[in-house]
This record gives sequence, structure tokens and C-alpha cells, in this order.
Amino acid sequence: MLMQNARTLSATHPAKPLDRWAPEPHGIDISALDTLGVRMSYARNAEIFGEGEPTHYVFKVVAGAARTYKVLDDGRRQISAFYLPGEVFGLEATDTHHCSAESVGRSIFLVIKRTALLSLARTDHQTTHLMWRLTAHELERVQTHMLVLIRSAQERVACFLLEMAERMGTGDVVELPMSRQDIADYLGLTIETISRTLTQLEGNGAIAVPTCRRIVLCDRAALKRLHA
Amino acid sequence: MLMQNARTLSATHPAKPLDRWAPEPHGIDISALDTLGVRMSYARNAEIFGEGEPTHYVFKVVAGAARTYKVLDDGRRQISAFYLPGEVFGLEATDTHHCSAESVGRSIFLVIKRTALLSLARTDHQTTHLMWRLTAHELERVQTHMLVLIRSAQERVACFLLEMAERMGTGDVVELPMSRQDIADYLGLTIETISRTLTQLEGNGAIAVPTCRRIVLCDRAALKRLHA
DNA sequence: CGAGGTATTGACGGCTCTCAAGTCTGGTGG
DNA sequence: CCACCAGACTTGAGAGCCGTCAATACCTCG
Repeated sequence: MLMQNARTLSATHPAKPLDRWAPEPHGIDISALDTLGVRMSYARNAEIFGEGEPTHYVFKVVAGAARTYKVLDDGRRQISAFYLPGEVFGLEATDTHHCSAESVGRSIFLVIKRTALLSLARTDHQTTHLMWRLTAHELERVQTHMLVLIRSAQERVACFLLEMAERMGTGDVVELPMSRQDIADYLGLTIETISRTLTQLEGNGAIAVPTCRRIVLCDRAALKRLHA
Repeated sequence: MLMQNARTLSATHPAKPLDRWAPEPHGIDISALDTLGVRMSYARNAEIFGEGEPTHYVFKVVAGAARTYKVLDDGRRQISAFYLPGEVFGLEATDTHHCSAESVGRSIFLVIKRTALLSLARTDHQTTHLMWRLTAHELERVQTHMLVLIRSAQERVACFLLEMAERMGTGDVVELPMSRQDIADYLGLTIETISRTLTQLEGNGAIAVPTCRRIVLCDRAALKRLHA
């Protein structure tokens, strides 16, 4: 449930159109959602919703980042996706979440009542189509990610860095919001392998790692070529 | 394009309600689609549509099976999903396919004009919601499959067999429509590993393999326990 | 009966995981 | 400002799993 995390979050002002600056990363105009929600602040690693819980709210990242994940019986965690500013998560066609979600760092999310969205969709065909497209875009992203999971460690890390650079839109400098453990659980590797691979890539001159959360893509062509 | 495969397929009669017997595997009632389509027969390994092609048609499996896949630069193929009788594939929110699709064996599909579906959706809110749910169900399945891809070979094969048994609904006897290569590309393994793992499982007494396409689940509990 | 594709089995090597130390970093308090 | 601490990250050594290459068996169809 949303409110049981009340101690880890605090409501801010009702949504002002301040987040209009945020990119629309899907190529889908989701600004229609902005007036429906309330901004809330989440602490680092705060639970946003849990797998199997009812889908009362839909979220849009204003600042920071979120991760959705599933946990295996043996405790391993697979991160399905990261969500960066401007992106929507927690939208389900059914009435329960099928992933858990947490805030990666300290983050601000626009929180939208699902009922508000659905009642809008009942009259507005555009909104219905929007929800469908968002889900379809999500599907496409996961399918692409499956391709990454069958590759070598070097390829996975290279793909990850290129994906993040692409989505953050900050050119060749990537400021990672997530830990090595998060990256490992996203790519299906261990933190040691992530670390070793980054060191290798740095040795190749493909990247530079000034601090452990900041990565500079020095040679994108080399990263794309990394199919070995 | 659909019609360039004309030599590999042949139209049969316009849809009769014969396929009503087919299961509705998503727990979603998709019988509304049946009257919109035409049945067509596809040869083994026939191309149904290609990645990037316009989404003119939506397909429902009547008999046989289909696979959707993407190909990496180095030629490796990742199968996103298999579709069994009663299941729908090729439905996209955008106007191009983002996977390729092929018939696994000789198959019969119900072929539905996308424009017919969309124009129905324009007036019928139920249909719109149906399309959304189908896409969402697809997303959930792919996310679950990601969990499989990070496990060991034994776990992956065990999960695959349990999934197929579940979906085919034929109890403990699984008649696989697909080759070892298909299974390998679905699970992110090689055919040799698939073969070796099946032999191991047979040695454990977890399964029996009377013919290479027929597998009997002797000890489901052992398969579920296989987390090593 | 022969041929080609499909599946199985074996030997070996490499990649990634595991376990175990070290090192760095950011935050806290003196 | 500095010392300290806890968590995050890096690095190393060894083992195990799976991929690769190669040979053999099987099965279907001509």
C-alpha cells in the first residue's frame, strides 16, 4: 500500500506544470497526466509498491529514478526496468502489480490515482490509447532487454551504458543514479563482474570512470563494436 | 508483408466458430475476435511477418504454434515467445512489428485485419480494453521469462517444461511442437546444453523422453525444486 | 536404401561466479 | 578541519558451468 510508507516520503505541492521540462522519453505525449497527480518525495530505497498489491496509483518520475523488480525463491533479484525523469511506471491493465518498485535514490514522483485515469479513459479515447501505447512501449523495452541478457558481460555492460546515455540525454557523460548491485541485478551479473568489466573498458579507453557513479563514454564506436 | 508468403500458405474457409473449443489461455475472453478473421494455413518455418514491417494483421493460433524472435548482429536469435492454440500474437500499439514471427510446425492461424479491429475499438470500449489487456499480459509473460534467463541451465529447462505443460493443458505429457534449436534460442542456451540437461533430468527420474519431441513429467516436485 | 537434417554425447577451454581480501568514498562527530 | 566509520566498490585466486568443436547416432523423407 502506498500510505504505509508515509514515514519515508512527504507530500509536496499539488502538481504544478513545472515538470513540463521533463523529456517525453517514449515519444509519447504524457503531459495529459500531469494535472491528475500529486508530487511526492521518496527516500533512498523506499518501497513504492509491492508485487501483488492493488494498483491504486500510477507514477511518473519527476526527479531521481525508480526500479521495478521481481525476487526469486533463492533471494536473487531481477530488476525489470529503471525509470528516469519523465517516464511512467506502475501502470497495469489488471488490478494488482506484478512487480515491486523502489526509489533508487532520493526521488520525486508524480502520483496519479488510477481511478482518475480510468474514469478519464472511459470518456476519452485518446487516454485509453495512451495507456495501451505506454504498456506496449514497456513490452518493447523488456523484449529488447532480453536480447541483452543473453550476451557476454562486456556486451551487457556496454549496452547498459549506451542505453543510459541515450535515455538521460546528457551526451557522453553518464551520471548513474544506481549502485553496482542494481546494475548487476539488471544485467543478470554479479557486482564483481560489473566492476571488473568497467575496469576493462576503462583499460581499453572505451570509457573513463572519474567517480564510481560518473562514467564518460570516450569511444562509443568501441562500445557498439563490443560483441565479444 | 503477409502476401509475399503466399506460396507457403493457403487460405481455408472464413472463420467458422469451430475454434471456440480452443482454450482462452490468458484468462481473457478473446472470442470476440473470431468473427473478424480468416483462417490460413502456414508451412513449417514459414515467415508470418518480419520485424519493422507494417502491422496489417493480428493472428490467433488455431492449430500448431508460432514463435516471435529478434536477431542479433552476430546472427544469434532470441525467441521472445511461443504461441500455442488459442493465443494471440502480432498485436501492436504502433504501426510496425518489433519482432519477426514464424510458424513453428505446420499451423493454422486466424488472420484478423488490424483496421477491422481498430475500427471496432473506436466505438467499442470493451475491445480497446481487450487489446490493452492482451498487451499487458504479454508484458507480464516476458517479464517472467526474464527471470528464467538469469537461472542455471537445469532451472531454465525445468521452467520451460513446466510452462509448456501448464499452457498445453495435457497433464504430464508434453508434446513439444518446437525443435531443440528453438528451445535453446528461447532459453538463451545451446542445443548441446538443452540435450545434456534433458538427459540429466531423465537420469534423475524427473522426466522421461520417449521420443525427442515427447516429454513426460514424472516428478513435477523435483522439477520445481530444481534450483541448483 | 541412402541422404540430410536433427539430436545426442564427449573432451576441452574460457567466462563468470564464489569467496576473500583490500581500497575508496561519503557522511558523521569531535 | 580532521579522524573515523560503515557501506560501496575494486581486485585477486580458484572452481564450476556452459559454450565450442567434433564425432556419432537417429529419424524422416525421398
